[in-house]
Amino acid sequence: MASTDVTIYQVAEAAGVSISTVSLALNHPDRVSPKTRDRIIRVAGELGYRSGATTSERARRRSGRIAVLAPFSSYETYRTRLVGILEAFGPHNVEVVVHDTPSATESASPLLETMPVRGDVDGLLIMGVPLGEEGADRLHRWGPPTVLVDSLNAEFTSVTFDDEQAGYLLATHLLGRGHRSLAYLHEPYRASAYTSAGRLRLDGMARAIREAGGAEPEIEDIALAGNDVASARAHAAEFARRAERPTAVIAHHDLLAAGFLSGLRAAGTRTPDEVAVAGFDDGPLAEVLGLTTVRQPFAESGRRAAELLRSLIENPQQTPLRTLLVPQLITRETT
Amino acid sequence: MASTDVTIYQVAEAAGVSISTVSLALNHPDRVSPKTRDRIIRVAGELGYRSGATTSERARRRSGRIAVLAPFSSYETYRTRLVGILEAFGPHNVEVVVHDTPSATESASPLLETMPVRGDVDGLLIMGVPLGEEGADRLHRWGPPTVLVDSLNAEFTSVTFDDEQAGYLLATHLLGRGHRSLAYLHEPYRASAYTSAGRLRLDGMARAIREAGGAEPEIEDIALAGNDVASARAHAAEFARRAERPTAVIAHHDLLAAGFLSGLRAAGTRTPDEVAVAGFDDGPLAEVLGLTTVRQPFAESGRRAAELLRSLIENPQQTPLRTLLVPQLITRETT
DNA sequence: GTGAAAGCGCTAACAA
DNA sequence: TTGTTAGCGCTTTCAC
Repeated sequence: MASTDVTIYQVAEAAGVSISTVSLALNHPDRVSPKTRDRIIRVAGELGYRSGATTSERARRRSGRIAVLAPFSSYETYRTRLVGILEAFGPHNVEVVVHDTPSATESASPLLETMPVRGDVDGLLIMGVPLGEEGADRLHRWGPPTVLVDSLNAEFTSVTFDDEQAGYLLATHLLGRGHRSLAYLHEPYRASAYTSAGRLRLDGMARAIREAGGAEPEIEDIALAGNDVASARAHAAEFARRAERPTAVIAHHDLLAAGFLSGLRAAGTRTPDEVAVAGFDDGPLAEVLGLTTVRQPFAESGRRAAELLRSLIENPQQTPLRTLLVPQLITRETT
Repeated sequence: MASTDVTIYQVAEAAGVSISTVSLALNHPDRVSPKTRDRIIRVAGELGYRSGATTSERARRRSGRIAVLAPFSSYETYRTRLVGILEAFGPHNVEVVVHDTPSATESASPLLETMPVRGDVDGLLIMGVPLGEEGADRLHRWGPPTVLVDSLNAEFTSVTFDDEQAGYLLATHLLGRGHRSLAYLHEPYRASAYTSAGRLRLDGMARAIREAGGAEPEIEDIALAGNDVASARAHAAEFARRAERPTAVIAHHDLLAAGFLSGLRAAGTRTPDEVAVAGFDDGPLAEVLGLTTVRQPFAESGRRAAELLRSLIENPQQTPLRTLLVPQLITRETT
């Protein structure tokens, strides 16, 4: 049962005017005499009238609503970005509808072919989900203005993080500390597809090694059993027992770094003396643990994307724009 | 510009049928011959038709949409609960609209008097925001089915956490460890109002002390300068220097406990030997730090609330129901 | 300044 | 099985 029980008809009747006057009083207050308007407003208040936007949207040709698609359940970071989005749209009286998606690593094919998003939104924000060829096409032809976060497509405006540079920064830092063999720790890739961020970071690290005059870039790739603290900790125990091992471990995000760190500690391996550990994100976890990491401006990326979308909604004809967020190295005690 | 440019009229024309057949094919596929249906679906696809729910809602008398109100930007826990909500509603094809609210401690008066929520939702989920007298009244009279999370009201179905019992459990544990003087560490209360959870926990702790035959319940109340790691850490430094001090510190949530912990460590004060530290929530932070804490089933509380709301939407006449989530003590190394 | 009336796109009786 | 048609609640011309 939609809760819009009170209609303008009822308000009109109670106020002794016609429905159009009520509508006018509500939408174009200046076109109604102050006296009538005040009476209508008062009556509407008493009756508990609340514009069932549902219907108004039709005439207005705008829903005042955007949809956000992201793997919210899989990654906390997308929830953090959501905050930035809410901050950007809230004040403008735009509703934000959230849709959870399976994460890219969990879903086999470039998904989004079948979007569960209703048509009645003014804009779309797609985060952390690669756009398939066909999906991009459909979206481009029939979709509302759309902004991509964490994925790229020539047809769409996007906000991404400079992962290559982030990897470069971190590796450069570690090389400077004398490390020569690195490892990259990450969640399991279920789909062969999309590993973009990790790939780019590895590229950046390789670049750092080359620039440092290192011979063959030597970066061990470690896929964990799961994307959580426990998996990282478990692997650390194993890692600690190895005779030969990298001297620095870079985790795909702070949580994994934290788990690895605690696993090392449990095994009696010292940080950073024996093994250096770094992460990505710079959340509270990193701050508390003294973890060297690369800061990602999550809330800001959300806000930025939201603002781009707002502008795109105002003027849908804009050419696609790519925004690249600059990484910031945060050096602490673990490296 | 709403993106619903293609109407069923166009689809109908292109498919050579009437609009009602299109509507039927889309909503009650079984009532249309497979052949016609397939053709319609295909044409609709080609044209890029997407049901502008906007209009359908009217006839259906349901919007297929609920709104969630919570201090998302202030507390991560509400974002976590959102995941549970999405899980509960997603499969049922219900849109979830999120609204950020100032947190209860930041807003002077019991807010919610002026809800920014549109009328066209089938249900409302209000988390972490106390319902003012008047607000409850309005909501009850004119609002959609509503479920409260983390706050109570006789008129509404609610899901809350048993904070009193949580405090009791934690204090009992600490008393058992020989502690006699406790401190409760929390964010600053900006508003004199709503401190409910903290108050209840203190009550529970006091009960534990009384039951243990302790004389006067002795719990020091510490209000930090901010609700973050840095504030907790800063206070820990001060705390470490005190001549007389409680031997156990209970933080309002893990983040504060973590900050306090790291502050103590920096000051050379050992845990748990000199000072025991415990938190609330049991997020990854607690797991990594080995923090004793009380687990709060966040995602589940969201899911539970969502399910109650679903049922309430189906049958709005149900009498209000109170669900109390049971706390679970997680004992680790910091106590 | 206000009212009458024509849609907005769609669903659901009801007819055919 | 399919088409016709009366609304759903509201906005917006266009008269008055």
